[in-house]
Amino acid sequence: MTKPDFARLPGFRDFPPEDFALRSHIQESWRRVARRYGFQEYDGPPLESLDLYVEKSGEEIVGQLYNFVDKGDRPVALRPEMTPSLARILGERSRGMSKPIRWFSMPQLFRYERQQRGRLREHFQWNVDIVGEEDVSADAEVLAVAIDGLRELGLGAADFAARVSDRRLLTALLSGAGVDAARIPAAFSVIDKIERLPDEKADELFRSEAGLDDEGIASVRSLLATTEIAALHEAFGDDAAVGAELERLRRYLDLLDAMGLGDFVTLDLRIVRGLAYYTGIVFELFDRQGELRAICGGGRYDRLLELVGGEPLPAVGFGMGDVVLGELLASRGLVPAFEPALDYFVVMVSEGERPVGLEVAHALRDRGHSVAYALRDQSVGKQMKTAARDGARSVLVVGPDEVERGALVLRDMASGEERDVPLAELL
RNA sequence: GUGGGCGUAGCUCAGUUGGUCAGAGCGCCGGAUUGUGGUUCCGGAGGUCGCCGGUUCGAGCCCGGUCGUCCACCCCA
Repeated sequence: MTKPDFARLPGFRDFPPEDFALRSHIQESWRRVARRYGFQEYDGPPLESLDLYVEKSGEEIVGQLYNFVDKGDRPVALRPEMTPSLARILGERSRGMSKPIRWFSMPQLFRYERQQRGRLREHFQWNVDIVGEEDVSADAEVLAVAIDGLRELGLGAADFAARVSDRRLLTALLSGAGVDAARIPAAFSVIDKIERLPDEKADELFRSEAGLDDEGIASVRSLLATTEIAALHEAFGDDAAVGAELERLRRYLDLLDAMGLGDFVTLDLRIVRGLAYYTGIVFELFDRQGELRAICGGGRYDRLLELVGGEPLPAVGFGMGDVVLGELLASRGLVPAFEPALDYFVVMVSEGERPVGLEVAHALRDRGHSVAYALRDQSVGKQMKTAARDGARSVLVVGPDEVERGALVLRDMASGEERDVPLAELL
């Protein structure tokens, strides 16, 4: 076994080529889709000031941060999410930028947690944000990017769906059900956990944390079970505040329908998202079979930029991690096979031909072809074996005979056919 | 942070009630084939059986601890 001293840190991954291939497949798909929607790529430092996370996400997150004090006595942390960095970066420069700002990034994020399936101490996360637009069309645009990111990888409406909700709507509904304004956050917290709690336990929390009576609990439970805007309208639309929020959410869903993405979206008021900074529409993407953790989560965070000291700007975005997504792709057979590939492998019959072989190899490389050859004197059979193993599409053989007649033998590895190619054509 | 299942070659695993138990397949390297591949055959390298300690005449096998890993809880980007 490996010496413990040199073992990989728990929760961190190595990416040998066969694993790097999947990471690259995912990231290239993300990048294509983001650009298709007109987003520009950015990045920030992996290490940030600890305060950036404490002040914005709350003290409780510190327990899960990879943080330490650096040699300059600064409390620092490896970034656990990208949004605070984005807010900081835009805080410094958004005033001079035209809005809305459409930015995306694929940072490696870190969190000090016990690892288990779908959850490591680092992962790559696709972050897509629109800053400076408060209209729901921005919310719809962002969710469309997330959905298309998964479609780009071969996943369809049978594989995953978005569950969407709106904190403003939920706030209005909860107020209508008798929850005090001060206890709304506590009620959100209970709702966030409701799928993992037994009914009695949840009811108890609704009473103790949110101050609901039996009637209020029944009312909240009924609205959480509702998945149609129309039904909510019928049941709670008399409340003017609720009505206005419903109208906005209806428009959001209509916009996604217009894009042809309606099959991917379901209303689910149980989605509130854990982070404190969300202010409006929130959503999560789940696999339909419910075997995995959420693939993606996001929503509107209209106050964050000013909280970090920037220009007050509305914003909406999401984060999608590569770990759970990789598992979903694997379970659906959507991980592309890893196959090495080379355009050419140059076989040198003896050391005497190495100079010519190198000249040809380099000329081909200059023209953009991938070319490899044996790095030491080996039998032709051995070199052919290596060429086949490395996925060479063609082999160029150069030996004394070829040098003599000024032409190399070009072998097509798939068909086995061989023909002469004049040396002059290769250089 | 809590509880539980696992931990034997690079990989997947076999190892009977503790006494040739350190093995197989695949992979890797070399050869058969000193100018031609993916097959086949032959050979080789590679493991202090995660680590430390204990019980025993003797432990891969039993016990304790520890580390790693997986699962559940907690928490959630």
